[in-house]
Amino acid sequence: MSTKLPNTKQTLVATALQMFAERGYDGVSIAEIAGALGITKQALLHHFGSKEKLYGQVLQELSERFTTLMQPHLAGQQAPAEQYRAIMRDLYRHMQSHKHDARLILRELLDNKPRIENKQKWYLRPFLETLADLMQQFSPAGSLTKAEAFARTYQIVGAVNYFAVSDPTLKKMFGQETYGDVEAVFLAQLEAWVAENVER
Amino acid sequence: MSTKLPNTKQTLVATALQMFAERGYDGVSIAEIAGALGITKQALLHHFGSKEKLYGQVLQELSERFTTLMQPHLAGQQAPAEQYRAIMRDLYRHMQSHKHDARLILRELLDNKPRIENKQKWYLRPFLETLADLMQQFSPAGSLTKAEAFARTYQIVGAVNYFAVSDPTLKKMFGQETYGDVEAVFLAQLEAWVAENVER
DNA sequence: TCTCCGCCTTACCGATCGGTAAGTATATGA
DNA sequence: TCATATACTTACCGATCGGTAAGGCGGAGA
Repeated sequence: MSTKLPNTKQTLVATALQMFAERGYDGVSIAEIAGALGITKQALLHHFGSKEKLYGQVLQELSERFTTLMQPHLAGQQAPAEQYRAIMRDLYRHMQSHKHDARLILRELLDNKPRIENKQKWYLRPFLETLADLMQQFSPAGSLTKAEAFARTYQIVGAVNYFAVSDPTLKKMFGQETYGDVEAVFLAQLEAWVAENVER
Repeated sequence: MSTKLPNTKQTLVATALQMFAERGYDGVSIAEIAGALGITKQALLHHFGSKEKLYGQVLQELSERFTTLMQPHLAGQQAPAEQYRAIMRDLYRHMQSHKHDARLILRELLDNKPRIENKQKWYLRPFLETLADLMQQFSPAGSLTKAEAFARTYQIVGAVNYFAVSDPTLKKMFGQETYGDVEAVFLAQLEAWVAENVER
């Protein structure tokens, strides 16, 4: 039946993700999240056990989004360089249309002190390592250590996130014109960056 | 007299800055800040009136640090291109030795929604605009609009901050070696970026 | 028909939040 | 000598925090 809105677990997590991204873990109460979902705080706690666990699910969801984003390109028959380029293009588009994801990533970079100890569980690690492996494949044999490939990828992904998050500040502070210029400069730089590693 | 530690207003603000940078505005209570300073919450409130006003003082302090950082270079007799290069070098060194400043800047980028309306008061605006003006001066006449110069500067400064903030995550996640590689890649990119605008 | 289970409710809990009120100790200046 | 201002103190406040306890309720299976 479910004549009312489904409110699947997926919906709950997605809404929580947006709110955590917008105002941070400590800036949002579980009562507010529940309110936005039209349920009570206790109903939300019933599903997830605690605020920490809900946040864990949110990070899990975030991680899966990037795995999903990569998947079709990795499964395809393109050359590694083309796969890398296509994934970066998709990542840029994703971050532009899902700016909450970029915000949450930067927040985690700032707030992950308590979670950072579980080295294996860092939600972005598989994504970044897959990309770094790709880069190593298409770079001239032996010219890049894995760490160097990781470093370059890390920097590019960081720039994409940083730019996506800057949007409201730039727009409100300087108007659409300056934002357009920053976007142009950023896109040129992004292309140059990828090209620099891909074409040689 | 003052046999005990001075605890000047400057000290109070500097300590608050570090704590806000570390855990965010909502993540720190004024009682905790006061505790770290060895005074009571009410004594802290006595000096600043409210948590919001204390945070305002922190942003003010942050802004002044960058004005101070620029000042000697702007007052000197170097060519604009050299001034720009020197300020960026100083900025990098400052962010590496005051990572709390970088953290707070990125936090503000995420959390400034409530404060963003006061366009004139954005704490980083004077710093970025001065740098953008410098860049326009040394670029070939008419080749860069003010907005374009601002965009490039904004991106470089953002990368410096992003890198400074990444430090604990990279070190704990991948060890000193990968961090060293990221640092090398980042520094090369930073130099290339500045050179790209300065030498032509 | 009875029982159980997932889902949600109301009613609470102690702790902590930012902030106020009122009084005290000390130093300063008239 | 007295008034004033600064720098605190203790004692509170109502609101909200995350979380617990216990029970209602509808549907599915035995």
